[in-house]
Amino acid sequence: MTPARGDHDARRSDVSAAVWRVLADRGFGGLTLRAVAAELNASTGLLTHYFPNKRALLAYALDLLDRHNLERPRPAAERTSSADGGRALLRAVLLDILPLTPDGVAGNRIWVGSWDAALTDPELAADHAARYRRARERLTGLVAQAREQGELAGEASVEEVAAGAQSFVLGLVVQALFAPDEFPPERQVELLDRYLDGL
Amino acid sequence: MTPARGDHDARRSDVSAAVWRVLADRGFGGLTLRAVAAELNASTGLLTHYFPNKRALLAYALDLLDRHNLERPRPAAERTSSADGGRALLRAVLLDILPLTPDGVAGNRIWVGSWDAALTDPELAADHAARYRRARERLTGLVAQAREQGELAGEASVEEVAAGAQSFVLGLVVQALFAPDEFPPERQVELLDRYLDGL
DNA sequence: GTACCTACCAAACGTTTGTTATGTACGTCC
DNA sequence: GGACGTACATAACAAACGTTTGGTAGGTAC
Repeated sequence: MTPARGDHDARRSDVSAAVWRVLADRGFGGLTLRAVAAELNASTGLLTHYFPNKRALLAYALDLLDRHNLERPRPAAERTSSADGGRALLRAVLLDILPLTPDGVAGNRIWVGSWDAALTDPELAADHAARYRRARERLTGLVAQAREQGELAGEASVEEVAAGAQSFVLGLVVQALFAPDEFPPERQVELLDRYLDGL
Repeated sequence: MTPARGDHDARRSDVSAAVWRVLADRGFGGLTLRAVAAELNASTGLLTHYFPNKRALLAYALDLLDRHNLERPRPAAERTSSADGGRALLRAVLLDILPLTPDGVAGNRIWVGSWDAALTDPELAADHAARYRRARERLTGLVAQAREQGELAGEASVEEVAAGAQSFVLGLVVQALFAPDEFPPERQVELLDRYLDGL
């Protein structure tokens, strides 16, 4: 649990995991150093040892969350074999964004919550804009692949299709977070599939 | 500018307009009573005269913003004459949600910013959920009308189409706020039209 | 004129917050 | 063993915040 002494990065990761838990539970308005320290059964002195200030602590935690999202095992995508085409990959990646699992809910809660701070802080805003641009580029590649394989029709450019798909899932995230009973996982999946059918 | 003495409601509206300006400029993390009072060239005593506490001040301002959105002149919808069908009305209402004008940007900035607080506060969350449910119901009615008039095809239920459309525009709002240069108004409109063509 | 109400102002209060300063304990190296 | 660095804890500090308190001014009714 507690990293070996001297394992600086592991300690920073532990702090970030505590930040995520506080964010998912209390939102950005509830993110205080004391709350994060309490989550670790530690004092704020621990936090200030590893991060120069609150802003750096938050930026690192968001960056790490993003990297974890990008690098972690992909339940949806893993069920997509390499024999499947671009459309199935596209579907899997979009499914992976949705809050279909408790972890998915928590992660999305943090990202949606981050938008208020990000829309005010130019650095955070730039990070977010870059993050979503990269996501659109990934989707664009998958759309292009599906197009080549004859799995997606349409006249719109692959960039427009990707931007539209990202819009759809981001908005569905928001709706599902606010109305989980009305947007259970099965309905989210069905809405996405209907959307893909319209492409 | 300053309402007649005794015009209690007008004064509360003035306060709310100041709250909106602070929210649009500084986000929810920057919403302090001192900031709102400064926006009015007044003291916080004025605010506490009209609202029992900060929470009531915010709730009222969000409610009033919603009501203003619902009641204000509709540039997009007004260009839709009654001879137009449900599809045109649906399009107009969806266009009206998008941040296509400076006011639209400001309003959406406030709503997107409100999500962090709302996802933590059960009362705010319930307000938001009800608000978005009502919006889906309105969209559902328009989809049904367009269906009857043969303007929209498809096999999905009108509720699913409405939920999908709301997802699309909410997500497009987020993307446009974070990347206004990549999502200028014309592109937003085009993306929406492409989306409607896929229904 | 007096009493009461409304509309604010200014200051104080109590609490919370991020940050800084100081200290102890432990491990490593010479 | 001493010096140094790392890893925290604790306490204090300064600032900010929402709320409360006490006050003045103006308007209205009797």
